[in-house]
Amino acid sequence: MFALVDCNNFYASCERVFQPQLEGKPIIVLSNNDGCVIARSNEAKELGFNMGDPYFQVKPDLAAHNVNVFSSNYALYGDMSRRVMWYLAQKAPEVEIYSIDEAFLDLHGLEKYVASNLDAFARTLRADVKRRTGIPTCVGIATTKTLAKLANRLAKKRPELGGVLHLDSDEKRCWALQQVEVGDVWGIGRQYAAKLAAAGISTAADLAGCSDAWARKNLGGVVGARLVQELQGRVCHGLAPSEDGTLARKSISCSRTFGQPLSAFHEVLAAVGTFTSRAAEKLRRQGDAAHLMTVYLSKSRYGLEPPPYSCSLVLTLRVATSDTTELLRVARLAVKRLWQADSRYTKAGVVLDGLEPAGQTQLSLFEPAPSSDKRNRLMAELDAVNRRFGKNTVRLATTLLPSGKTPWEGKAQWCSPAYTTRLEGLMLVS
DNA sequence: TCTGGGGTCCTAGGACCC
DNA sequence: TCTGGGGTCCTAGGACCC
Repeated sequence: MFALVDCNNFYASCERVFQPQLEGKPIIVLSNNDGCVIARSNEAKELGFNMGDPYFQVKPDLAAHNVNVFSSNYALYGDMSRRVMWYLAQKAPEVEIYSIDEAFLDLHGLEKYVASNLDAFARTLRADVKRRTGIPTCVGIATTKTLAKLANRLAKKRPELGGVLHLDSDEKRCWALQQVEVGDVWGIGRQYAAKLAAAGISTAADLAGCSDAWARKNLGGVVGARLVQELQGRVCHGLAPSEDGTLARKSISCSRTFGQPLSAFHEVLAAVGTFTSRAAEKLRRQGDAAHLMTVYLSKSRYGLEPPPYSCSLVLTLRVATSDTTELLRVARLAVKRLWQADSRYTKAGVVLDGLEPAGQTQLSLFEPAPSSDKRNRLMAELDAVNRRFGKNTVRLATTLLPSGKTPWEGKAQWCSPAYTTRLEGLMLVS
């Protein structure tokens, strides 16, 4: 048995924990640059606001409906997520943190202790997470991850279920499949939904009735075949936990839409340098080194200019590295080669790929290692200082402008305090 | 004026090798 | 007219997720 625990409207719920007067009121959370809507409370959903709505377009409507607007506060959401996940890890033998607000629990073996009463287990879990963190959740339980997802969805949509749905019989499974539209099944996106509609398949139950061959042909090969099998109750996806519940990433990226279009080489270079530093930090935290680095520069796709909107360059590092200075050297080369004068760049990004554990790097026979032990110690010190005194306390010159400005950073006009991770953000009670 | 930032997996097709 | 076959590796691109 798998359980999927999913936080309800997670970002909005995080804001509510510290501003309980917002309970029952509409909330939306904006993307990095206050660019578009990325999260909504139920009340905001009912008012018709959608994911991805550009803020500048819906601003008047938001004001008209007294919607509470927040810039995204990842320091807060990340910390609240850690608290929820830590608690779940105490309650189940194995946990896979699937995203910032969802986790799969492996309940195999647990059945013995809680007998057939996984329902009660789930209800207690929900109540405890709420009491300890303030975050509301829903729980779906079933024999496969895909069915657990589906059960979770129904638990969320049907208040009469009390936030928990356990598909503990074939009748219940069939009933649940009939309640869910095919486009709402985990793994069915817009393209596939359209294809399925054209084939007369409208519910999850219809999809579960498809043949293996048909699914394989029309839904991306083996991926589609597995999806259908999971709906039928045949397990194709196990839990993918790691020691601390976090997954080791196979690629690491850092990208941002700029606060304003940039046309000066040194400004874009400083932005790419900043993103490179961030990505390298993440890479070292994971204990890996990278063989491949992709750098891309993008222009607005909403203006008058024709495509392509983005150009990218993949660079191979002869020796895998996690050394910021080495990666910055390569990033600078990439920006130089990609650069087109008179362009208005609106976004840039860095992707590190081809990861391998640091230290196991195969040194080529005739090349001296560019990252000496000394360099590695320097990076470790850098990370330690920044962990202790805050991000960017120490940084490399390539990531700075002489003016001290950071024009690539967007506005975050409506950001709540970092209540749980910064002293200044602590609430005062008087 | 203003439109997110991460990730995953799979397939097809070309280059290359024997 | 008539063009080997099988394997591996790599990359680009497409679909999906939150």
